[in-house]
Amino acid sequence: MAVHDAIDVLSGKWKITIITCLLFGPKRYSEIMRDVKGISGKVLSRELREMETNLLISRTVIDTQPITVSYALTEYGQSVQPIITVLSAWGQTHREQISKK
Amino acid sequence: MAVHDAIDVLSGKWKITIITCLLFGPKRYSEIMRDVKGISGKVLSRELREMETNLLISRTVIDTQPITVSYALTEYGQSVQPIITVLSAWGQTHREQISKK
DNA sequence: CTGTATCCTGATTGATACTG
DNA sequence: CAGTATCAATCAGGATACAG
Repeated sequence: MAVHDAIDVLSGKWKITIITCLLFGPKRYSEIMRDVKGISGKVLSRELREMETNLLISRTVIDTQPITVSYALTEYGQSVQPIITVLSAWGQTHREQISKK
Repeated sequence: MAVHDAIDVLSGKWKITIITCLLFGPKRYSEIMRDVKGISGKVLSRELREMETNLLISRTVIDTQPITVSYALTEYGQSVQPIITVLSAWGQTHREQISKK
């Protein structure tokens, strides 16, 4: 089922957050680290590599001293924005629903 | 962030599949067990209880001999259908994207 | 039929220290 | 700055047996 392709690619505790963070433009490793609160370096680099493999983001080494690396959403990566929007809207409803109890 | 409320409620390996399965109408425990291939009894009952707590499904005991239990999506539970649709559409695109490599 | 209890295993995560 | 290596801890999930 196609749903699971999406879930596999987007699941994990951080991918959606990382994508959301990159929606505002390219960021460097340390910037993402700062914005995505609570993630460890190891996990961040693994998530980034997976997302690069899945063509969601691009990785560009900028040859300064010391080097910096820029991560950006690909056009394809930007296509998950609707998903985030829908999830966000639904999550909002969920909060209301639960608070009725 | 609201996105995470949605993710928390819908995450886990099976919830989306269970919801999809219930989209076609109420089902009994053993029917869900049969339709959702690969799930264990323990995990199924835990997922169902969580979803009941989150008001996604309702649980009705039918007092036959032996007893049966009917699970149905609440109106609220049905509201996740758009999410499934979006995920499914995106998952389809994803498959195409990956196969280009 | 509809579950619960127990035990087990592999995957995920995180803290810390370290490298180029 | 941008990672990787290592180790320890946690946890989700599964098999099986059993109970109401």
